Amino acid sequence: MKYEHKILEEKWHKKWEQTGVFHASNESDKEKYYALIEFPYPSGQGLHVGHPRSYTAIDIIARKRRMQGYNVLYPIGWDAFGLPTENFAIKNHIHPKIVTEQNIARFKKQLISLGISFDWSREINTTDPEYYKWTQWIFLQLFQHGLAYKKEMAVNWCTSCKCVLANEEVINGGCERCGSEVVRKTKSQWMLKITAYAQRLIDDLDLVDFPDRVKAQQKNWIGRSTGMQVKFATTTGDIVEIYTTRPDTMYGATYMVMSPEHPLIEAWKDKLSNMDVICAYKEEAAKKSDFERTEVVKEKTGVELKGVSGINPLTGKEIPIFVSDYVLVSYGTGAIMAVPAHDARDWDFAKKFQLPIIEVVQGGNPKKEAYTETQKGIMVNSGILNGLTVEQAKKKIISYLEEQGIGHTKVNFKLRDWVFSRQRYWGEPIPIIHCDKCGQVAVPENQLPLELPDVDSYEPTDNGESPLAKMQDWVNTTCPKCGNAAKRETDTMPQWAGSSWYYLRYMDPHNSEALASSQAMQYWASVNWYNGGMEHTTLHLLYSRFWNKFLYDIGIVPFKEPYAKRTSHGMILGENGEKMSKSRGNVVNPDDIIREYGADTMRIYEMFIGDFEKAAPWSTSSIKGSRRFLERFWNLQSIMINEDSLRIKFEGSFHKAIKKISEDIETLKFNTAIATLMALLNEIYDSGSVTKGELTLFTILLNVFAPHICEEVWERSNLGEGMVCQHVWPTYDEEKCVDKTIEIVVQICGKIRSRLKVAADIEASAAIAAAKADKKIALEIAEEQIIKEIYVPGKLVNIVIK
RNA sequence: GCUGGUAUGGUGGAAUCGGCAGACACAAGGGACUUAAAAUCCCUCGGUAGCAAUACCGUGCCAGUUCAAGUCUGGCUACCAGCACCA
Repeated sequence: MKYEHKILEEKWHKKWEQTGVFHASNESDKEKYYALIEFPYPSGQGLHVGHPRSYTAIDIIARKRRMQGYNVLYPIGWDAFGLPTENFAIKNHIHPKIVTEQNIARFKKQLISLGISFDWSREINTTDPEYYKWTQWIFLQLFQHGLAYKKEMAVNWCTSCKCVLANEEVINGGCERCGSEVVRKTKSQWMLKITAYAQRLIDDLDLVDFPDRVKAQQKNWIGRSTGMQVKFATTTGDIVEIYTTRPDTMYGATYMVMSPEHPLIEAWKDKLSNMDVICAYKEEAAKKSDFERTEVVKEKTGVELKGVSGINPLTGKEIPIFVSDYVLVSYGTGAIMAVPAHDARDWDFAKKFQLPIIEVVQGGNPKKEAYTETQKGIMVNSGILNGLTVEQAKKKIISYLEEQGIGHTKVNFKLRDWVFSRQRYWGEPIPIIHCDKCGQVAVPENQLPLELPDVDSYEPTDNGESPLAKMQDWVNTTCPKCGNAAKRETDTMPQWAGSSWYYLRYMDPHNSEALASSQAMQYWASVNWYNGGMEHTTLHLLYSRFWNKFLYDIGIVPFKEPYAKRTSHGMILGENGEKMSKSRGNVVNPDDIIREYGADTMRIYEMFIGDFEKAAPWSTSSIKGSRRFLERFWNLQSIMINEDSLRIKFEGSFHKAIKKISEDIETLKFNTAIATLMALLNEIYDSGSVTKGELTLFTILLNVFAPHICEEVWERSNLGEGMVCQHVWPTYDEEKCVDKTIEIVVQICGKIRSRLKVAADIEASAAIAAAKADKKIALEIAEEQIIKEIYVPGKLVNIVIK
């Protein structure tokens, strides 16, 4: 009776599919549970060993919940639009649709081979017109509510993908996907007004159970800051509004800086004596990429505006105005007051241009560096603020400036609107028609889905237009409003569109009347547990929270937040501790592992590898330990004795194991849950036999981790009705988890000197007496003066001597 | 620079509230079985000293609190991730 993983795993995949045990029902009396993993992008490389880490973890949760009596929805689908597929299609002259189909077929086979308990009857695909019909429908809702708009603006342009990128997709000045250089380009782009939701995206983090690091990262990205907008007069009689978070330091403002794009500079062109130099500087700045402009290490540059000065509203003094690219036009008012004594950037600039540095908060040495501490330090050289703390000064100056009518408090966010168009083929067409008379007109709902036309060439164009622009038959249409000739929008949506609402479609995937019925959304709302990668924190996770909130506002979705609980798995690294990649040659193919060791071993290994939330290097030798464990479990069948009960000597161990495993699964400590099972198995092995009752209980516990082998053992040894996965999750008896006699440690001054076996419920005085009676202890304390005696119940006695 | 995190044997990692550091594995070494190998089973496995019982040292570094610190406090160092001229 050999453990033949290949045969038995395939057998159970078929059985699960035939019986439909993992299908969720929209009509059930049971309590619902919605478990979700990030649906994969079906890339040409096939499944990565990182995928099963997340899928298996949530599979364990889903399987446990079913056994606990819940109606569980654990769905799967394909996030299939995107550039790699399109690039592959171009290179190999195959339609992206075909490439997608092939990739999905491979992924599906791989996922099935892992034995994840997905409900395959709800499989979705973002590139299916029946799916993207609703992606387009949501876009039209955004458009009709003024949250989708087209704007001429400077965008991030990937030189290799020949396509614009959202701010979230630019990593260190490079493309998130291909790493190529990203440059600035002015283009007319569709934008989504995510900034309208900035505050709520922060506030509603209080409603959800996300890891702190995820919440912190989202808050960071949204970047809320409270400051003041203050009007500075100029010698030309104009007003320059500046934004500052440190109004308390205003007496120390010795100059001002405007960003090169600030409109007042153009307006002043006749008054500026050095306009030629300024124009040259502006041109220079415009040429730079965002990355170059925001590089911190570089030296500050700038030009003084000769002929115009600002006036510090507190001191009344004239101060010079500079133009410099260290001030960004897109944040605040595009102009600042500079307080070199208390701002590192202003300090650098002031040093270079030899501008006065006036200390207004005591405590630092402004001659050497900017002093930015706000907790200690008293105001000086600051008129009405002298002698106050920074905190007090802030309050006082805010009310003063407000009274004077020259300033008001203002909240600013770093978050920018979401650049939503892409100049590529393989994405959802944006359902808008441009009419000379009517402007931008929505494609009527009854014409959705607006399907991607078949094109001969999907090559991105060098002029920055979508390949769709070449399809004259498709582009030329009539205006739905006036009937005149009009042109279709040729840009497509970014990959993030389809994934921004997919969790809703799973609730009711075959609905042709709505994205999902309101009953279905009511029943399944919201996702109970969502696991995914940290890399999506400021992309997919933020975007889908935004769409959900919008759909909630217009009455489509009945809940404010899509995901009640989010967890994040660590990456699986290559054997050398580096990120797995083809170029590093350290990629492990899950197919190879499954072929050699079986899916159950793969699952056990990936759950045992270490802390679920941390990165872990792959180890080919360690995986053998997981296989050995399953072999030993398999071999229990040959030493089984036909007796239904648990033997007394194992009662405690089993009850403790149920408790530990039940708790560990909930807190993502799969590694220690498996360690508990290993220890329990070792204990049983040492006794030389296992009762049927013990094997039954062990199989139920192991089943969520290694389902195939457990079903097989369950069936062969005739352990119970139906399949293990349909069995009830066991409960434990708290009383049986407690040992009757325990070993306690006896310490002298905190150093271990002896061990004692005592009754678990021993009184403190009796424990101490027993400790003192111990031969070794008695000898050591005989001559000594005892200062203190401590008994920690169930743990130790500590005798402190002089 | 800011935010979040991490640091424990040869390796991956355990260790509720401060209470036996190293669970569970991997690797390594030794042994049994075997003609042999693989597989399996048994033993050893943080360091130093010792025949041994045992003693001392040991959780990145330096202090502190405590009967007792991997765990708490203060101060560092290194690394990982995210953000970064956001005023």
